[in-house]
Amino acid sequence: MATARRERYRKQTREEAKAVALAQLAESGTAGISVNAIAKAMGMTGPALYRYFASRDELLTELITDTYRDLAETLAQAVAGAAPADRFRAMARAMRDWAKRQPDRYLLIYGTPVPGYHAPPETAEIAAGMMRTIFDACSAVGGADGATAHGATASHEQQPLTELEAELARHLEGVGSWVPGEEPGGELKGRALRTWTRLHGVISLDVQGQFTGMGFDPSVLFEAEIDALVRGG
Amino acid sequence: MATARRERYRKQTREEAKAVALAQLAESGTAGISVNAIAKAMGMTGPALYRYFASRDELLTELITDTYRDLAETLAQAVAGAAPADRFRAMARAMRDWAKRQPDRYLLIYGTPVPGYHAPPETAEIAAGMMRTIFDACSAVGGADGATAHGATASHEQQPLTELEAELARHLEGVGSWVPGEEPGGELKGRALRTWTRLHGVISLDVQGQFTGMGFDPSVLFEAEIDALVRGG
DNA sequence: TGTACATCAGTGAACGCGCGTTCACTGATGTAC
DNA sequence: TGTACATCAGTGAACGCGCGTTCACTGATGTAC
Repeated sequence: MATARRERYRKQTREEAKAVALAQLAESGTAGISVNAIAKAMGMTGPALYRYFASRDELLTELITDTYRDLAETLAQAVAGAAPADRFRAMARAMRDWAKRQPDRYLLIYGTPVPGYHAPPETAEIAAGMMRTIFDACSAVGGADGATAHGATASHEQQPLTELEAELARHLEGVGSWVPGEEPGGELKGRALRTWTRLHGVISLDVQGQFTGMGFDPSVLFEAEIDALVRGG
Repeated sequence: MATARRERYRKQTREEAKAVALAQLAESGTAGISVNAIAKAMGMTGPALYRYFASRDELLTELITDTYRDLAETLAQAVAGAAPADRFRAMARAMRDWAKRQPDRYLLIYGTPVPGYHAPPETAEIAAGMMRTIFDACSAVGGADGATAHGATASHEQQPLTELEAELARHLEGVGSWVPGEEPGGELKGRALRTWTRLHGVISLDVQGQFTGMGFDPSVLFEAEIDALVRGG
């Protein structure tokens, strides 16, 4: 069927439009993403784009869900491709590398929320999938996943929870589940939460350029934070 | 001199304009801050505002520097008003409280940067002042500032640096100074950096609403992070 | 392989809108004598 | 206290601009017989 070719062109055009939109995002922020400007950059007129996207909002939504999916898959692959003992580090580094490669996309999903924009329910599912990956990475720490064969990782033994970490764990025990399927315990939830917020802390400030002029290498800080998470859990 | 009254009205009008601008920021983001709309909300026409601000950009700049100064002062007061042993906690809590009270202002200075906007040099000075405050808070941890009289803080002893924390400290030793006056050592710089990124990690995700639907109380996480910072340094 | 019809992509004109900013002008408020 | 002048606040019209979106229309590409 020749209709397949038309379909393919359609998909290509949509992808090109989104690529141009990302370039605009990088240059002028979310507010700078303009249907007319995208069309012009693609060599067509504004209204033509309405054959591909129902509205500017739909385009934006797709940009966001695409980005979410991309990051989630990147993390999942990093975890899947590493030996259990290395999973946590692999996940953390994959997150930072991804963010540094495309800072604007990172800020699109983890930066200041677009005013008045409400994420589609699909986003929640992807976010849950990513949480699952973080859980996997956290529970692999210390070779708990059967990687104790390493032996040399003795110096990476996890320390017992502090009083306040235990309190957080108890608190998290009571809240609902963050992922489909079997529910992780409060201790694991706490570790995942700390992981998320600490990695985000370094990554977001870095990506926003807040470290500019301070003269240090953010990756040294990042590695220290990974190490602290591995030890402290 | 009656001219003082005119001056006072002038200042009042400027402040009112900035207040309205902040309301717009909260509602529609940075891009939603509009000279004409501000004027209308104040009961005057657009061009009238040009008697008070040279341009939209100047207004925005003032919004940002005001916010920076406000936060910096809040932290400084929290530190100054607390006993040495409590300084760190006081500073951290003051930061979070301030951010939760005015989330949009927090994101104005620590969120996605306004595209194409370059902060005035003044901002760097204020940021340096805030760094100084963080240094003060960090160096007061463990009662090193002469507060060992407490005694009961024995359980809060700081642990020795881990290998990677020490590496970070060495790395930071070599970079330039972040504050005017006497230069803090690499260890203190490292502690300040970890403090900044970890607090920001929790605060920013919270303020952006990323914890919505997870059903836990962010302040429990925040307290645990404070505790971890106090212990680990 | 050729013809008749349906589907789709893209154009160009037009809509109402709000934006930042300028300009000449009117009144009110201040200052100097 | 009164008058002449300067300073300032605010108005209203106008500028060019780009935005998202609709609509009727033209050609090209596909499908069915």
